Amino acid sequence: MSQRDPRRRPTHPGSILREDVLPALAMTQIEFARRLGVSRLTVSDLIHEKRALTPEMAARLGKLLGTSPESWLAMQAALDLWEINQDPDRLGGVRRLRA
Amino acid sequence: MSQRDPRRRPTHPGSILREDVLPALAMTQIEFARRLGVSRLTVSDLIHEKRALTPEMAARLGKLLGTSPESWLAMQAALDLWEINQDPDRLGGVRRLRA
DNA sequence: TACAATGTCATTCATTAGATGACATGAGAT
DNA sequence: ATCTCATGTCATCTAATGAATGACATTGTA
Repeated sequence: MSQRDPRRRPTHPGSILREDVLPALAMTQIEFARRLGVSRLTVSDLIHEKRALTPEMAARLGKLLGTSPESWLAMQAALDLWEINQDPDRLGGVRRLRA
Repeated sequence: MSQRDPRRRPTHPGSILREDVLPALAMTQIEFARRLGVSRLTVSDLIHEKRALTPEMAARLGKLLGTSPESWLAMQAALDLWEINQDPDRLGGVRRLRA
């Protein structure tokens, strides 16, 4: 099984929207946003990876597209964790408890 | 396979800390907080389920306990999604696209 | 050319994790 | 009984951030 390279930045969920979902739908961002019940800026920021995909957006996408909200959130979570681990100082001196 | 009852509120990750982790460690909240590098209020709020478990906390818990941060975040995600679906108005009129 | 979609920016608002400080309570140890 | 420490809780403050709205420039297409 090929695991992911932990040094590679996980794909932002917005990348999927940009590269797969929107093209497949052949739908404008404006229309997409309308169907999702959010502003077009929200969609635009997402597909340009300027925002995190929130649980609420995951739920909206799930409803609209029939996809699992969990998978969207899992992508976001992977990215969040990667970002955190990029900065070693961030977790300060948290050290593993001895078993 | 017994799937979870979608009507049952998913367990808050803080519940695991309260019922399993902290008792097993036999450690005070204060000490636990110190090791995590957060304030004791952060720990207290978490185990009383008054706060969401953030990606950063998941990373801290993962480092300290040697557990997977993803599993902590998955618990939180399940709870977030459940909360959202409790209120039907929340997602407004998002309707499934015809396939 | 005219219009629609898009990228982008500024502003504003609401929510929320987190820190700090304070105070009351309760359980143990002396 | 008293002292001490852990804990629950509350108030206040801050920083971050998702989201909305409005405006404007650009681009591509009918």
